Amino acid sequence: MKLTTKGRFAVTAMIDVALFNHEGPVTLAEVSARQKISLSYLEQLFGKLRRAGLVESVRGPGGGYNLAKPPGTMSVSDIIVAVDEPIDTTNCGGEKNCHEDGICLTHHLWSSLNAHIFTYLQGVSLQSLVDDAKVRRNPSIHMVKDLRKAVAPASLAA
Amino acid sequence: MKLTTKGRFAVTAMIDVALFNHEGPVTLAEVSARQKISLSYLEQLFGKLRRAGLVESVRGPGGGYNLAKPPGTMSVSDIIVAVDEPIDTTNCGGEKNCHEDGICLTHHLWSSLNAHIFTYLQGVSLQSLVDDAKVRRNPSIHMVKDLRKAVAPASLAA
DNA sequence: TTTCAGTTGACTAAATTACTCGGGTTTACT
DNA sequence: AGTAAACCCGAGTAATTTAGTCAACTGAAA
Repeated sequence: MKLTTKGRFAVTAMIDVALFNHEGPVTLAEVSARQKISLSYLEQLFGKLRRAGLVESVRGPGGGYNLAKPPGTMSVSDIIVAVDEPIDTTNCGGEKNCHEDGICLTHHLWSSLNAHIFTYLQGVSLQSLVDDAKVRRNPSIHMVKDLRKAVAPASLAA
Repeated sequence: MKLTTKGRFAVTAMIDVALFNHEGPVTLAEVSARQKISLSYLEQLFGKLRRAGLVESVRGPGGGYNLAKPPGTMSVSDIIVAVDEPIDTTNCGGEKNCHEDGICLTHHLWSSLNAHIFTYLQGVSLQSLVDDAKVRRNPSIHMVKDLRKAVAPASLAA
């Protein structure tokens, strides 16, 4: 699980699509304008998101992207995994031969942390982020405190 | 909280010092040889660790580094913060003006994740890593499963 | 007074990230 | 048919960050 701005852009863009996907597909040009992300970069990201099965594309005029499944069934970890090819923080590539006598001193620590981060992001659904964004547009609704919400089993299988 | 190999090297080196600090200071040359980390790089890292109050230096022949306090009172987060100047994952530098209309869509998510990671690493003491390393040298002792151990209040104040 | 070992800061090389660019292809509309 | 909207794709590049080097210095011990 790598955490870069690429993953952050992808999550932001997915929220945008979810927010504006009520009728018809959302074009990248719109997302680009609203979220201030370069169009070419978005194309790159959405290519990966599509191949990962998170969005569906509609080509030609009037086309754009739709969410491929309900936002309640997609987690942040799904999105990040889709765009950021995985890196493992354990410094030894999952191999256990990272140090001459057995595994390196910190192997357990980093793989444990990795799992921890992944689990956390897996517990945050796209839906919960969308809800949060809507609340902020309409501050009369009270603030959501904890982002973690139930995620449908489908995304946990990923 | 940035997570790079620099922080990982620092944690590894600190474990090494803790392991060999029973009698007299540990030289960087030893650490370098045992952990296969370049001496010059270690010098850089230990400069920061010293300034952060995690180790003490003894100059001259027979010198080296000692832990500045008991390993049970130092957490992994202390070490990483000392060497990796903090970066925040929120993409807007803590400012809340990251997007034209209020704060960016994912601000809450990343700051929440940040806190989560930090808390986790704060709960892992250097002592627990040292114990883990000793166990691995003597496999007759049964494996430690969960790295999280109690950390003395001192490090929580940091 | 030599030598060991830490101290410092500037510098460089390698790797990664964050993009851009230029050309495709598909489809709707006229 | 022709045009234009939109996605599609891979190569290339600029910027940043990371990882590591180098050289000169300071203090302490033998």
